[in-house]
Amino acid sequence: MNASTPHPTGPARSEPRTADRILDVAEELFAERGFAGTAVRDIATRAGLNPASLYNHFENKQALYDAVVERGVRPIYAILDRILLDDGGPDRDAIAELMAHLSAAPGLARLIQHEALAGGEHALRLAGRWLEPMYARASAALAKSPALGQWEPHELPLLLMTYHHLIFGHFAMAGALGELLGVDLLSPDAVERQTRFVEKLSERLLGADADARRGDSA
Amino acid sequence: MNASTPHPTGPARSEPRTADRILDVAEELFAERGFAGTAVRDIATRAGLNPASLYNHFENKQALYDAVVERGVRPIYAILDRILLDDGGPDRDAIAELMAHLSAAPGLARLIQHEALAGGEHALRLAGRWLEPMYARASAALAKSPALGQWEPHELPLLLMTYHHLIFGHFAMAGALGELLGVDLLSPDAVERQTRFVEKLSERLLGADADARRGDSA
Amino acid sequence: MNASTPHPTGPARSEPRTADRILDVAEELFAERGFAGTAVRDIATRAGLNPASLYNHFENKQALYDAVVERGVRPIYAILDRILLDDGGPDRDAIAELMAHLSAAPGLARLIQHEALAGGEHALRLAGRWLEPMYARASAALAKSPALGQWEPHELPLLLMTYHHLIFGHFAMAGALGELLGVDLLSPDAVERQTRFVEKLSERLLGADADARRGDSA
Amino acid sequence: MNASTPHPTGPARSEPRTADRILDVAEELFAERGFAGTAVRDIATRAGLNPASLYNHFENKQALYDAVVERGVRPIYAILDRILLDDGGPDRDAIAELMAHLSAAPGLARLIQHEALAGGEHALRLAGRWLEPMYARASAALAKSPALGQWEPHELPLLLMTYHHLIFGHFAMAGALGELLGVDLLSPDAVERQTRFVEKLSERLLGADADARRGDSA
DNA sequence: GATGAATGAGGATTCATTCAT
DNA sequence: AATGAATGAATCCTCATTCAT
Repeated sequence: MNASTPHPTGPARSEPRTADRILDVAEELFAERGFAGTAVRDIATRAGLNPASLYNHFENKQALYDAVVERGVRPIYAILDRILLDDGGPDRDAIAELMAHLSAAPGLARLIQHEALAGGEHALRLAGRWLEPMYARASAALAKSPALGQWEPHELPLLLMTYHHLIFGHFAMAGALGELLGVDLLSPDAVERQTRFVEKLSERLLGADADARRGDSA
Repeated sequence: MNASTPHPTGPARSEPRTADRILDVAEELFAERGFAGTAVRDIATRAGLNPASLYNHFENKQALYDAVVERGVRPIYAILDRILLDDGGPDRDAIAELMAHLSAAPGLARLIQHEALAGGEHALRLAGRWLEPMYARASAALAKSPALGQWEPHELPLLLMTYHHLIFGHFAMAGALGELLGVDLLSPDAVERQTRFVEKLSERLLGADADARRGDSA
Repeated sequence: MNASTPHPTGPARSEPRTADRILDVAEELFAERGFAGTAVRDIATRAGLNPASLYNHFENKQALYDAVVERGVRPIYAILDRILLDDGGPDRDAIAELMAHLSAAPGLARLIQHEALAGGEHALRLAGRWLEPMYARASAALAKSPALGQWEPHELPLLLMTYHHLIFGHFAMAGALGELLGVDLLSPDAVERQTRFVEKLSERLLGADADARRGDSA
Repeated sequence: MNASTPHPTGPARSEPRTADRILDVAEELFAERGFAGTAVRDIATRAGLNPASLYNHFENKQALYDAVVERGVRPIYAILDRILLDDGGPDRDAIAELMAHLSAAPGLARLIQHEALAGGEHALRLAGRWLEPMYARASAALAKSPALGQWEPHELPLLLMTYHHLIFGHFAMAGALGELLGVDLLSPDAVERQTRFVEKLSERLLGADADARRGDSA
């Protein structure tokens, strides 16, 4: 998917940009089949390479996987960082921007969910490595919300996770759930709708007048 | 050979019930490592068996996996069915009951998320096989909500998915996110909190007075 | 095939005659797939048994195989023995009788050819065990032929082998060659033809006037 | 991955030519033990390879087997083709040439007999694949024989099969029958004898004066 | 950078066989 | 005599990786 534009920016001319091609294919396959379910050989073949050649670009399968996640996760950090710089800026833009990014990198959300899903010490370490910076930033951004007072401290993690689930979950499961519901959840329209939905929900959770309603529910 | 009916009749005595032991172990490992990442040998060994013996109870790895999911998913259908029988009964109980079930079957939510995450035609078919009955029931249950009028038709799938994400996502990612947030998300306390959180959110989305607030947000 | 008449002689009544059923199935499968290619489980299943039960009747796979060959080969010995008792009796009947027997025991010829085909010490010993008595008798029968004088001593083995090839080969390869030639080589008609053909050839090799022609060809 | 063209161009140098070495060993073992009875591991080991390496040259066991048969069968086609080009040329040379070829390729005849022996749909298809071209050619060659008139049409297949049995059968069973008869049937002497024997028999079946004798025997 | 060939480790599964029931 | 369950050994094959070219 992403692979059709192997040299989006920069002066790189006719160079094959093999590494990027590999990353594109790997993102797609890792997202679809998970780490264990993806064969290095398949990645190489789809990238038009001999498996051995792949090792000229990445030290091993794990390093390739890391590179894929890293490449996909970095822009997310950037987005969240930008929110933090705005003073009291509107979350709304952040959500939309994040969803736009995930919409453009179809495998990324799946990859992250795969990571978060995996247990075991090894996986936990990996999850911490990429999710931690994300959560730190998201947590800081959330802390700036004016209407946060209505939530008790122990509810804050749950709020954070809610965003995680609704945003990453949407894209990660777009394939299966979309077919189930008869909708193409990755279409611009559907993404737009989900964006507005999350924003609406966000308002009801953190919005100004939400404050007034506090206490009824507990 | 055939293992789908390992103990056709007779009430389970005190026997070890090898097939069930295998299912337990398999649920745990599949949940943790996914289908591809789980070695049949590991399942067998942890169940105290020679790998070959496992094939006396299940035809192959895939059949074992299916049996695990099937076993875990059936009670969920039952819970949702019970809601449908209540006339206008409170969803609140349904959510609590569902979360209690998932809390007791530690691997199940992860398994389902693995399923939903996987792409490819094969996986989609499997996802449809188990998620479809769940969504059909959930959809019917949702349709009985009195305050549904405030949502447009195309938003209903998003509502459904929201529940999916918040409920299954919570348990599925409890390991990784819990460590990240410094909370044991599977502790009774945490489950209780998440239950109340989802209920609260449910109220704000579908609750009576939520109706009155409609229009402000759009 | 042979299994349709499980109690040909003797007072055995409604007894299942399991051992015979096993032998019938085994003959069929061993003939079709050879020793190594045949799974004990398949034999048992086709005989309506659990593989374990088979071991109540035969000590192991090899013993079963031996029993199959033994059962099939014994009548052949008998036929050849009968020829030896006749003084100067016509080979013609022997050939016809032998071919009739093989025609009725469809797997036997294949089995014997499998045996003869297999190399290795193990197989050679087996081949010797069953083929040797056959060849001893056939050799003795051949020695009684009046027109044998036209063949030199070292050609006698070749004559023997010729009969072997033409008789056993015919039935053993009836499947493949028959399909190739568009003929059902096992049909009564075809067997009749091959019988006459072998007899004709036999005449030209051993017949009375063949004697007169000796010398031209050498 | 693809191994059907392991050395597309270039004249074979002094390289060990792994693929050929594998083919040699495989021919030997398949001939001796049949397809099912031969372990890939044994082939690899005898060829001085790790079993996994074998898969760099042949896609799987069946493909290797096919390659072995193909390699051995091609020259036979060539021999038969050459006969067809000669106008009325002497079969005698054909028989001698064929027997010389089989004498040099020790496993080939056994392999072909294994093929012809195997039943089942799968095997029949394979048998057709290799035997059919052979029989087509042999049939055409036979049709050129001047003294064919003495045989009725339905006897022609039997004539063909006679050659098959006497030629391939001889080499295929040289091991077992040779030991039985106390002769080394593969020795140059023995092959020479069998060649002359088949030629003599061929004369008596198709020779000029055989024509004169027609009628007596029917 | 690319590749064909090689490999040790491990993958799922089948096999013949045993044994308690 | 029959069977379900168990097992060690062996099956074919795939995997990630290396290395000489």
